[in-house]
Amino acid sequence: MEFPENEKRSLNFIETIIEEDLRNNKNEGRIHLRFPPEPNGYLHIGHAKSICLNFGLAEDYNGLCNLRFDDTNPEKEDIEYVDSIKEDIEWLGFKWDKKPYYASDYFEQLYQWAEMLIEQGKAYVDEQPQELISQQRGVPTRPGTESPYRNRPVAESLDLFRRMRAGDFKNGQMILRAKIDMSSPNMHMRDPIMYRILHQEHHRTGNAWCIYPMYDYAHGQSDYIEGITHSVCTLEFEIHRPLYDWFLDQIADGGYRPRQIEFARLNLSYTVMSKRKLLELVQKGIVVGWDDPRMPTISGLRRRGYTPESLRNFAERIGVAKRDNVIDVGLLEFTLREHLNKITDRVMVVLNPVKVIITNYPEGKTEKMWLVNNPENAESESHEVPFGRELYIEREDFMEDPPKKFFRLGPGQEVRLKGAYIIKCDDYKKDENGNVVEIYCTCDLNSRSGAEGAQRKVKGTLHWVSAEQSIDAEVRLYDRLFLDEDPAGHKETDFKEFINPDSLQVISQAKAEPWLQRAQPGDKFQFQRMGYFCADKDSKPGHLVFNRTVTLRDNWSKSNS
RNA sequence: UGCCUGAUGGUGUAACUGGCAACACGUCUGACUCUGAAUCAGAAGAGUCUAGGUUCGACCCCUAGUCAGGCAACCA
Repeated sequence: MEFPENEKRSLNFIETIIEEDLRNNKNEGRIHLRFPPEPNGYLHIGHAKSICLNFGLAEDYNGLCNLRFDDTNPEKEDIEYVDSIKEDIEWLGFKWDKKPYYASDYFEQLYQWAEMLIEQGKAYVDEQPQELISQQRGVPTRPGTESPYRNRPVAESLDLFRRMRAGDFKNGQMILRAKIDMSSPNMHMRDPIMYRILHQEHHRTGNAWCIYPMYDYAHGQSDYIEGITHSVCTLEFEIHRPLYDWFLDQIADGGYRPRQIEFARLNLSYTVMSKRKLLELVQKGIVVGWDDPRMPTISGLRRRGYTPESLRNFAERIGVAKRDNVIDVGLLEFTLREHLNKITDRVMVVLNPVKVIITNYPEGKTEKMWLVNNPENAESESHEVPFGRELYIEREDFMEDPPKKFFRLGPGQEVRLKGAYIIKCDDYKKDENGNVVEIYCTCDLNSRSGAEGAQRKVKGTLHWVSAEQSIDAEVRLYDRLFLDEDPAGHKETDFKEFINPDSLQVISQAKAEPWLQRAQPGDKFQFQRMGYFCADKDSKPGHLVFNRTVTLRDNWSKSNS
């Protein structure tokens, strides 16, 4: 362990199990986990929790973690998802052991074990229609009834099973079932299905197979093949555990044995997490794709401007337990800001510009101001920001008739321009519609940043940009996608009813300082006083596009509302 | 009416397996500030689902309840 002995750190329940196994030298002291996504969709932040857990445990205990694709259902799976999943895991900063593994690599072994079970009288081919089988399964409170094919001769089942593989039957005509207990109080033990016929091309095995193993049969055996010691999954598989163990009992030799451990999945307030709902948002065009910056997918968060560090830190802070939980999105935003604050360069961008004219500043004159890139970083360099007679400031930083605690610009009020001069508002001009179009100020020429005259206390500091030398940028202001804390939690109301109509606001002509011209897609900045922003992949030379990742904390507007 | 699991401030996670409930986010003060950010200092907020029991002592052990989630796909 990386923690010094005197520094007591509390363990979560999985770490407790692992440390106990280590003490008992279980599985010869090996620690081997796995992350087993089904390649049928994009990974979301809930998966990120699981990824951080599994790979993180492997790192902490000097073990290994496999990436294994649970690709046993070719009807839903695709190579596109395989690629995106690998990309997301690598982006999060984790390395899987050796190559990615696939359950489909074990199809032959799984098949052989299935034949073995048939020969031992522990599995049989059933040829009843689906409806009948599910009917016979019974209900949780009442035992099921046995299939008439349950005790057919071994040789018959074996022959049928081989013909299933050979393609002699249509989809649904035959299935292979484990012979366990039709009266078990656990529905999963009532002769669960091991194999079904699927005449369907598989993205990796092509047309080599027309029968595919079910999850319950494939998963534990795959764990066994790979030498997994701790098979961590979410709570809904808890009831599958007896079956996981039953299948293992058939092949384990008594020495090594993997163990399934379940934990509570992540729920986030103001967010939907189910693949089905996320897919619906994409298909109905409510968002622009799986990587829409409003999506809780890893690709969406990445495009939004989240950093892997912030996500890993988030996963660390939420902990792991077995009770249902709902994490406040605010915590996610906290870990995001925490990291972005440390790493981003500060720039000035005026989102909603209004012109300021400094009447006592010479026409045509330009000065170069220097602003520190990141005051949080002692080694940070500075960059140049042009200043001139005509500037833009944020429209909301001026009020014709400001309230007492308005530390910004208003008639007669003084304000500091970040990194430049202190100015005072003398007058302003409105258009025929009553909108302020120009603000006239005088500037204290002795107050240039760094000079003696700059030492005065001034209540407010504004960001600004040169009217002449600023560049245009498109800025996409994202807000949470849902207005309700638990959009999927209302039985009577569809989750889409809670969609925030203002989750995206596009500003086509924000005014940015020229230094930002160099921004490349993915680059992150703090727009001074406005929030953290990230250059979008739509950004091109000459047409900058920025996504608002998250606003700055804002106690002022909070206390004013 | 069955089976599995869970229950600790607003939220999440702890409490060395029995020694008078801690940490983080959030909230509220105040300081500082050329970002109403960050930073710093401080405060409020639970007596651990309920009722019994064991014990000098219970969040922790026992009993009985209550409430919540999950389980009846040829999905994973």
